[in-house]
Amino acid sequence: MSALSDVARLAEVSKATVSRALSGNGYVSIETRNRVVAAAAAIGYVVSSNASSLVTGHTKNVGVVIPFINRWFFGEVLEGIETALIAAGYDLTLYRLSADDAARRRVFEYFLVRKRVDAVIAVGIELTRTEVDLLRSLGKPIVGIGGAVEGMATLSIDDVAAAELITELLIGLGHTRIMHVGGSQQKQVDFRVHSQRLKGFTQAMRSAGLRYDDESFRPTDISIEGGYTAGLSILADPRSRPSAIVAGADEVAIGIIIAARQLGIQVPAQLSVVGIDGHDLAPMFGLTTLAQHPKSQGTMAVRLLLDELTDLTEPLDRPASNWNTFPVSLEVRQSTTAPPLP
Amino acid sequence: MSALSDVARLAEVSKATVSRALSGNGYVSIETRNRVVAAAAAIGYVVSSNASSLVTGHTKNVGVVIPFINRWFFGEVLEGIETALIAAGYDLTLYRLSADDAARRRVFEYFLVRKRVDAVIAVGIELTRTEVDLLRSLGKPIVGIGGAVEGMATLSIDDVAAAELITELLIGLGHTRIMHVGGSQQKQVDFRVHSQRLKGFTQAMRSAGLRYDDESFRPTDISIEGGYTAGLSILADPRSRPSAIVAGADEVAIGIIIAARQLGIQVPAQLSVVGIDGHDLAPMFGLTTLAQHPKSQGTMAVRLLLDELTDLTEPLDRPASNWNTFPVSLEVRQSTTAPPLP
DNA sequence: CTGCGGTGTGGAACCGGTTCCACAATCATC
DNA sequence: GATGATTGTGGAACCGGTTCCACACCGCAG
Repeated sequence: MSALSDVARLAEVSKATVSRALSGNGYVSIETRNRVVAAAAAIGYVVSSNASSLVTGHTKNVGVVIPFINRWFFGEVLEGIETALIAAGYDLTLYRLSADDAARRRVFEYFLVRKRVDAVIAVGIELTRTEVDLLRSLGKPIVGIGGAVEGMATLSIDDVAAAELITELLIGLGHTRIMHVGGSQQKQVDFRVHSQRLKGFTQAMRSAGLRYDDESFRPTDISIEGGYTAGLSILADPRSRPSAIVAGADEVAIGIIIAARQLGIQVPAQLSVVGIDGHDLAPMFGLTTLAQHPKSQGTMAVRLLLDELTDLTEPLDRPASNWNTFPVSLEVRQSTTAPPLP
Repeated sequence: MSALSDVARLAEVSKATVSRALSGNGYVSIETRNRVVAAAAAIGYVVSSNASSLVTGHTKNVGVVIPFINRWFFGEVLEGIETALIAAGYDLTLYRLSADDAARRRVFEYFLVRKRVDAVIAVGIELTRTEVDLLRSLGKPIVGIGGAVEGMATLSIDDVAAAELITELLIGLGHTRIMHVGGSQQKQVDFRVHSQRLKGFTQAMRSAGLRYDDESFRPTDISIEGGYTAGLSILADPRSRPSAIVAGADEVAIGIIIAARQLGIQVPAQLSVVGIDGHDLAPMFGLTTLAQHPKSQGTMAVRLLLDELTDLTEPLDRPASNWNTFPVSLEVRQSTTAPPLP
């Protein structure tokens, strides 16, 4: 409704002075400023961010591309990002990216390009070289969480090490027949993370000289249902049953525990289960897990981005491909113990 | 980078013609249009939505305020909204609204007002009269999902009827000692829904002439953990144990089932449990529930909003406070049966 | 042949701010 | 007292589109 010129008229100053008074850039005497502020308040004036963006070139808005919303890790990250952005006075525009290629291109070539966002946070998505180049050519900083690609700053835990560590915990307890139930290695949006975890698992097994074959890995959906279904099928036959399972994510681990309980298999007496992530439900299920902290990953991503946005004096010719590894913490609970005697 | 005037120069026409050719408003000969489109493609031109919004007054952007992200119902709704908005060429700006009053005011008085959003969807939030008026005075349509207030269009299931129905199912099976474990009645962002469900429960109990007292309702967090904790405490004492529980949400019901299993209480032989929502995990736990379809509620909200946005010839003087009740479906599974013989 | 409605196009104003530049006043410095 | 730096303010250009208006051309009815 009310525009800057209305404020100017009311305060009896020029538009330029109003702009300076309200934005805090440039010289304005204290009395003038007060008069302007009062006038603005009187008519309920709020800057039009459109008009402002048009001339300044930045929008105070960050685009977030994310493949899932209703999955624990992603929801947590999103929450962390949202909180941090709002606190910094930024808006968050959300784009859920499915595996659908057409939709994905649309987001990149239509939505993200229209000078609407200052920067992009990509969560759990492996961006293509082209996508990154497109964004960079527009001068938009990108930071990734989880999946990544060279040419952009990335935050994530070291998934290989995480899986390795949690597997070693089982090995250390004396387990030898260990299975990995994790994310499908098919091309998926969040493919990378789970192939890394699989890699960590196999490395640990190989280092310990334990048998590892096709049967040792079972792909599944990353969800409680996925783990449950896989669990039922794996645990059905007592002879082929492993003594321990490394789940690719806590949801999967929880599903497996539920399946085990249902089949009357004691956890951990007959079956040890470990997960990765530090899911909210882990304590409730007594799940031993390697916890990460997705919320603070979100916060940190925002901080990185804002730094880059304000440091934009030197126009992003910097290394740019720095990989920040996030800390994890081992949370040992009641789902792990030494293997049953044969 | 490239602006409309660049396209104009390349295609050897005026800016006005480029605008018409690309937006499809006004007369442009087919040859000219082709030339313009080709020129635009050649230099990778994309309209600046800022500039465009500045003059047209609308932004093709919808603000969504929502209290939780990582809770099933809210995540689903958000997904539905996102999909529908993107499909319609709209952006979605996300504001998570905590109970924190200051933050809430900030969102309303600062973020939502800056001519950045064309409309607002409020999910599970009881907006105050002031908030609604503020938005309406700016000519921004609002639609609510779940919590609502007069003066705005709202979508939700009939929570009273839902709770009543599912309670009656238990009563019909012969249960008489029924408890309700549900959302706290303290002032919370999504308070309304759960007070409605409690009301439906009490109504059903009263209608059936069953005893209902303070002990019959147990407030809890709406989460699996919340249900689990409440479940452990309720089910601990065999003498005071109810024969059936109506959970205020499926998460809670699932938590209760897990608690029951852990205590060695057979569901449904010794304890029937029902929920409301139709959570993804309900089938896995054999949970009998009254299912709603949050994703399509999101979609529907978007449709309503877009209708209002395009019909804006008559500037929203219409009834405006229409309450659309959403369909639910009863999904009977294995968590319910007749009460055990005394 | 004149007049009129439908097409097609360009010029220019405008949306609502920000910022460069010019100018004035004040104050400290030499 | 002249010089120059600091502070305060207004005018005007500009960001990148959209749209009103004027004008030209066309075909067709009277």
